[in-house]
Amino acid sequence: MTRDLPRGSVACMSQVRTRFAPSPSGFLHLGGARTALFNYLFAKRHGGSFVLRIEDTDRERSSDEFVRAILDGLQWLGLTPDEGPFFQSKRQDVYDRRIAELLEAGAVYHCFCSAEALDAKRKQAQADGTKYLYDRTCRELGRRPDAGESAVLRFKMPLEGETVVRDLVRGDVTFNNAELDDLILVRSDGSPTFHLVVVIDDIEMGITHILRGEDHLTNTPRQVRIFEAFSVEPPAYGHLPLIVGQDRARLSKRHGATAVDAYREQGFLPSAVINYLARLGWSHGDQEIFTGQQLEQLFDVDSVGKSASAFDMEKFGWVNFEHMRALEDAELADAVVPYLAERGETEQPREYLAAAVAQLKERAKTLVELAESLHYFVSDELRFDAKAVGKFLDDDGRAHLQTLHDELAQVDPWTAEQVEATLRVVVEREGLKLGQLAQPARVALTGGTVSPGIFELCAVLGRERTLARLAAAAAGAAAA
RNA sequence: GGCCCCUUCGUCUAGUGGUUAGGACGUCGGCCUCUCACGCCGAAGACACGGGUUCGAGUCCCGUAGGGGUCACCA
Repeated sequence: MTRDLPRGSVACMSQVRTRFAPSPSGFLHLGGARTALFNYLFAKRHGGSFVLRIEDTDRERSSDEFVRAILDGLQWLGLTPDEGPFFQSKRQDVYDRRIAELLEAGAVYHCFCSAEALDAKRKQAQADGTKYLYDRTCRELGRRPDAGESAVLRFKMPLEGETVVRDLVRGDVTFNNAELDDLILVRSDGSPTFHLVVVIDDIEMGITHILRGEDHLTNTPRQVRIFEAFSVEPPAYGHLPLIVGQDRARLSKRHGATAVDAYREQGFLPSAVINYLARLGWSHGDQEIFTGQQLEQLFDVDSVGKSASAFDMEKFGWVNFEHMRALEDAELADAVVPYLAERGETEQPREYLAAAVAQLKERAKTLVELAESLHYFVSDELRFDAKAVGKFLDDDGRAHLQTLHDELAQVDPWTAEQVEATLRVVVEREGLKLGQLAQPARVALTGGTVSPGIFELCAVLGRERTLARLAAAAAGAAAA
């Protein structure tokens, strides 16, 4: 009805421009991050531009703190805008100009109804169980406010007919115009509202495609009409399914962390967050793991699903695991450094840390877990597990450790292979099973019963640490 | 409540009229093994329901149910 330009033929469009337009009234949460991601990917995929716009027209709720949090979050995720951030609070002159246009064209009218009166009508309708729509008492008044009189500007919505939203993910969605009421576009203090600034900025910034949450779907027919009032063809819209919690309710604080920053704290890699978010509502055959670069090449709006998807921490953890082990040891070592510092561990040579990380990376789902499991590699103050000590560092165990210590002291060069050969010799000679020697040694070296293979463990720890810990355990140091 | 959207294993999903309905996470069992992991092998597990259309429906149409979104001088 409103648009009959062919849409969807993305390739023909001269220049794709998408945008992410958060309002700084909260931190960057997963839903917002995914919206930003899809717009980013869509732009990259089509060689276009990704614009960042901060919608801070509501001065009451906006804060610099949230602006910074959103910017930080996007930066951490690597969703760098090609243009922006633009702040709507600094664009009043642009809006004033456009408001004048609307007035000129007779697309809006002054409304003198007080907020209190409207509120009362709304409550009344609610009490009667009927739908509330602004009753348009001022629509035909045709007068301007007198000096000192306050008024808002409302949009003249068509009274009949319908508006069709041609949605990239849902197809055509038809709305009855009688359901749309005359929106307030300019507040009595002269500031523009959401619907107006969105449309003006999307026009001014040349936005061609808008991917946003499904919660905006009912806003779209209204905005489409505003575009029409400006005689501008609206951009193509795609309404993304919402992310919900395990209980199918909208994702909220109840479902754990919401700000993306919380996932950084929990030890998730940004590439894993990107990967997981991309797969929530979008798919590419059977592929689960994607690099950012792959996503930029493969993302397409046709493969975006229609139904809400539930956030699943288990799978998210697995995705993070996959991304962690895809990293080079040295990269992973660098990534875990801040988490070690957080735990008060002392700094280690990068090479040593990389070797230790190589042993542990298939045993941790997050950087936090990795840092935790790194303890016995980076500290000599072992935390002994009493149960393990009791079980393996008994008289027999300690005696075996002393023997092992003495044999290991002869090993040269100090390699996993040499250590293994030595252990096997001792096992053979003493008539033990490997476990009878390896387990006490593991407790002596790590404080517990869980670790990488004993030979590799010794090799990475090095001769000095290994011998010292074995000697200490043999002497009964752990028992205390 | 009005309007709008959605509905394949517990979860993320593949599927575009003909498939033993595939994969992944998770779960369970086994193998590997010096512990824990990783890896490998295997198992259980889904088309919300009811009508059509069709030789044949997860796929198309209608309805029902369930879930969700939205109804501000917020965005």
